[in-house]
Order: sequence, then C-alpha cells, then structure tokens
Amino acid sequence: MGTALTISIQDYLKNIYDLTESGENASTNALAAKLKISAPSVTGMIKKLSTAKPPLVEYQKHQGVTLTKHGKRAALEVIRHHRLLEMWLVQTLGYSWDEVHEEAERLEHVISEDFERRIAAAMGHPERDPHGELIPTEDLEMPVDESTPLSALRPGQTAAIQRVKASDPKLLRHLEELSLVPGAQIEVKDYSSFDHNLTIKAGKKVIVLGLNITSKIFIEES
Amino acid sequence: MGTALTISIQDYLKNIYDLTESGENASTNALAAKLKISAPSVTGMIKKLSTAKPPLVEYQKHQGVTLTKHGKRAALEVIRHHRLLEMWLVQTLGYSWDEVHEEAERLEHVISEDFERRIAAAMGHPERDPHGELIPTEDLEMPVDESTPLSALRPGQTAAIQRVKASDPKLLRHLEELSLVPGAQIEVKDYSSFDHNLTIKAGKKVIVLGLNITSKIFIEES
DNA sequence: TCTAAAATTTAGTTTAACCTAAATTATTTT
DNA sequence: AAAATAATTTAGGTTAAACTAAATTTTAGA
Repeated sequence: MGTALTISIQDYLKNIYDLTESGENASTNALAAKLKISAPSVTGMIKKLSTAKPPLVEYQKHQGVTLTKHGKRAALEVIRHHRLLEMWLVQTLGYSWDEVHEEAERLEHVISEDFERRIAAAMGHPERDPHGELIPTEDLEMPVDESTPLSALRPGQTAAIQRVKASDPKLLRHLEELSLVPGAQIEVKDYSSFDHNLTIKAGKKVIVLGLNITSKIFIEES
Repeated sequence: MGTALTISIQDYLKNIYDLTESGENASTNALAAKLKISAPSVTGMIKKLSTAKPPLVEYQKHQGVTLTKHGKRAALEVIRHHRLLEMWLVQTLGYSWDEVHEEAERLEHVISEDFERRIAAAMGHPERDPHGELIPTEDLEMPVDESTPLSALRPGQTAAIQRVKASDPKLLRHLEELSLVPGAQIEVKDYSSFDHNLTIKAGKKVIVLGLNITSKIFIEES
C-alpha cells in the first residue's frame, strides 16, 4: 500500500495543488506561508513526500515541488471532499458562504468515500461549491474553468460572476452585502490605471473595487 | 486554558466513561483492550490526564481511573457528538444502523459546537440515537436510563426494546433481521438456567437467544 | 561581477502518542 | 503462606510532525 495520507500530508498536497493551479511556484516559502508552518518543516515534509512510494511530489532542491499523478489524485480527492462539504453545509444546514470553509476544512480529512458519494447523490452531483468553485468529478478530474479575473475587465464590458476565490469570512460577508456573488451580472463603468480600481455596476449599486477584490472575483464576459 | 483535547484524549475519556457507566472498573488493561492500545501506553496517557490542569481523571496506581467533573463533561461532549451524528446520518443520508458507528467515530472529534447545534435543531433535538442510546443534553447532562438487560427477563414477562448496546455491524444486521430493534415488543417464552438462553417471541417469530445477545438488548417491562 | 538580501536547507530539539521488554505489584491457587 | 499467575508500571525506544538557530545556496542590485 501507499504511504498513509495523514491530515498533514493531505493539507500539503491540497496547498501544492492550489499554488500550482494558480500559476505560482510551489516553493518552500510559499507553502510555509500558506500552511502557517516554518520553512524548515516544509523542507522536511517535502523530502518525505518525494521519497514516498509511490512519490507524491517531484522535488529538486531550491526549486519548488510539483505533484505527481498520485499526488494530484490525492489532492483532488481532498478538494472534492471540501467543496462537496461546503455545498452540503449550505444546502442542508443553512450555513452561509462565509461560515463553511472552516468547518469543511476539518471534515474533509475524515469523511469516508461512502459519505462523499451519499452527499454528492443527495445534492444531485453539484458542479460547483457555494463560492462557485468547480468540484472535481467522482473520477477525480477537475473540470476546466473558463472564467477570468474581474481585474482584467475594462469599461463597457459586462459579465457574470462565476466564482469568488476567497475564504476570509469578513471579505465574503462584505461581498455578499454588495451582491457580488456567483450569478450576479455586472458592468464595468470605469477603470483607473493608477490604482487599478474598477468602478462596477452590480444590480442598482455602483461601487469602486480595488485590485485586492477584483483579482479574487472570476467572471465570464457576456 | 485547559489541556488541548486531542482526538486520542477524547477517545480515552469516552471509553473511561463507558466502562465506568456500565459498572466496570476503568483499569489499565480494560482500557487497553477497549482502545486497542498497549497497556503501558495507557498507563502513560492516564498519568498525563491525571496531571493535566485541570485534571481530567482521578488516578491511583494499580487502581483504575475515574473521570473528574471536567473529564466527564469532555466525555459527554464527545458522546453527544457521536450519538447526534449517528442519528443524523440515518435520518438525512439513509445510513442503516449498522453503518453509522464507524463514520460517527471519526466525525465526532472534528465537528464544531455550531455544527452540533445545527444538526440537533434540524432533527428536533432527538433524545436517542438509532440504537436507542440516550443522547446527552445540550448542557451535557446524561438523561437517566430506566432500561434493564433482556437477560434478566423470565418466562411470562413482556417488554419493549429500548436500546441495543452494540456497534458490531454483523450483530446489528442480524438483530435487524430478527426485528430486534428499539420499539419492538417481545415476550419471553422460555428460559434455560444451564446456558442462560431465552426463548423470545418477537412479532410472529419465536427465537432462542444466548446471553451474548440478551445482555446487549435493554428493555422496559410492560 | 561582486555583494547583500532573500530563499532554502541542514542540524539538532521538542512534543504527542504510540511501542516492546523487563520489572514490579497484586491476586489467586494450592 | 508460598508460589504461580495476572495486572500494572518502569525503562527505553520509535515515528510523525512540528520547532529554532545556523549554514548554505540562489537571486538581485549596485
């Protein structure tokens, strides 16, 4: 059998996947920052993961890591758990989208495959979680996401919000108040090249958003 | 703050509660057997729990342990989680009573108090789990159980099954097939003083049960 | 290109929770 | 009451996953 996928290991793999997928290098320091663990600890775990049998990551000193086939599968399994759980907490227990992350973060590591199947079936196999993030399929393929950052839109363009890449409850509550949630239609009214602020019309409200927000909202033009 | 209640510690406390409650001495060996851990490991953990601040168990060498107020509260919290989860898995995800134990066993340690409240409310604050076991109340009082072992009944007596103290899936499936589930009405037809077998009428079936089963079914006479 | 700063790794500890083997204490039997 | 057996504890490891401090390597700036 393969190396036991402890909770720690699951967390490493998930975060390596996240970094890699968003185009960043999964470097020791980037991982240490995301996981809130010291850099030397990360080096140690990375070595372990790269010499596991089968190896879960590819590792060259001083370059970051990438996931192997096995590592990627394991990461997608955890991400599928997380996103299904988030959706399910919202749909069946009335959690709001700013409350689900923390709970799912703990549950994702301990639910059985049976549990996963049951909640997926109970919800009719949803494609996205409450933040609009795509849920890996049952056979652990990640559907292709077509959305682009809101920050790339310019005045005159209209779009629909697809997903919001954030887990900070404060930010999420803020966005919900502004109706900046998946499905919302928006129109870009103005752009400032100095601070990259975008002026947006969402519903009847007109708001100005900084790059810190517009880079976390992903849209499809319409 | 008090000692962190790790998953291991939660398991020790829960099992100490179980042993104590069913009248047994929570000795090193009894705990080791229940937890499937070596006796020396148990001694080590017991020492730790007894010197925690606040102490979670009372311990005198070579006598077993008993829970302190704090230890008991912590144990009841875990047991409440477990039993609410079992009920909820059955009610909302269609688990059967022989499937819930294992899943609840892992989830019980990671759900939040918020999650606990939500599922309790969603189910209308159930008093018992699918096996008929009483669920500790929100303020962590264990309701008093009036039931007695079926093994104590004698020919002529009739009773209703209150709870089944078992988690082995095979046994539970067997009992379900015989309709020996909470709520079932039974009548004792015969008793053998040699092997302690009871002949029982349950529904239309007449069956002979050994002590290994009759000691795990708890009833109230009617 | 050399050097300063940043990123990363090495070395050596720590903590939690387990283990086996051996020693001790308690209990039961003859 | 002594001897045998059973229960428990002591002693000394192990493993996983973290840590700090120091050394090294890489990158970037003057």
